[in-house]
Amino acid sequence: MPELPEVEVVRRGIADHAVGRTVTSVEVLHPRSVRRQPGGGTELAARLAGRTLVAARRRGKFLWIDLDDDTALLAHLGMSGQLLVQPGDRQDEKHLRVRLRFSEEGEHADRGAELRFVDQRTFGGLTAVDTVESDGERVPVPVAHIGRDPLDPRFDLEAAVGAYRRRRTELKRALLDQTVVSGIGNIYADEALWRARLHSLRPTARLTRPDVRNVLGAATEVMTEALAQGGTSFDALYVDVHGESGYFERSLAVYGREDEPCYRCGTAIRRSAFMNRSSYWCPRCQRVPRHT
DNA sequence: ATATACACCTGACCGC
DNA sequence: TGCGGTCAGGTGTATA
Repeated sequence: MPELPEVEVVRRGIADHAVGRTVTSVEVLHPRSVRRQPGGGTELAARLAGRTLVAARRRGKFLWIDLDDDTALLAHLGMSGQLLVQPGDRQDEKHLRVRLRFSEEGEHADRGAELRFVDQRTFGGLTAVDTVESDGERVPVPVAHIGRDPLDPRFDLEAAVGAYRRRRTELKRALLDQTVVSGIGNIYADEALWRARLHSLRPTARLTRPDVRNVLGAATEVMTEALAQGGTSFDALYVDVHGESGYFERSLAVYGREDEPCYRCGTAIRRSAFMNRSSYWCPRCQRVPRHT
């Protein structure tokens, strides 16, 4: 599942239904889902066996589970990944890629449940990794280059504003760059740009500080609202750990609304090609910059 | 250091 | 029915 709100929904599910459990076995059904693991599935299993899941954490779209030996199980959902907590006797999903089973000693509400990584397109994956101190916090090594996201209590808005204005790129490209501010993907970038009335092609270097504050504030706002509704789901691909969809799709103002009226001015929403995908925007509220 | 192009996958949908 | 093309919420790597 893609952007920050959807990943946070999953993180909470892991925290509620998997943390505290001890891994007894790891079954890898598709090697591509563990391609980032040196040593592959064998090494993943070796690093997880006997480990207890200590905490579920997230930065942007990266999700990880701290283990009791200062390492972590890192998950990225890519375009189509799901982490599900399922009863062990539930039939395997068509795109089940990795299964974790747990010890049944002690008392817990999810007795018999297993953690399943399901991923149709296999852009996502699981990796057992070491952690590193980064900016006063221990994070998985592959997450060290990812910027804090706007829902992080230690997110520094003014630093992000400065970093954006120092970039020589276009605004939407900057929003999608996970190294400065993380968590924003194609949907919430378009929604934030519409709320801030800024065009995706505006050169970041020529934006005012208030412009950048506005668009980052809008991104924070729209992702917070989406999270409160369980995230955005167009279909059964983006679900929580129990396979349930969120409801934010009905709140999207521009994404997926080509030719439909802008909720502010009634002008037909446009769709343009952008980085092998699409941008949705209101041609009246979001003026195209003259020079691009 | 920074910006772009492309690669990596499966499945749904559309026009022919 | 089938075929080819297009599109989908992302990131890593190679190249300029």
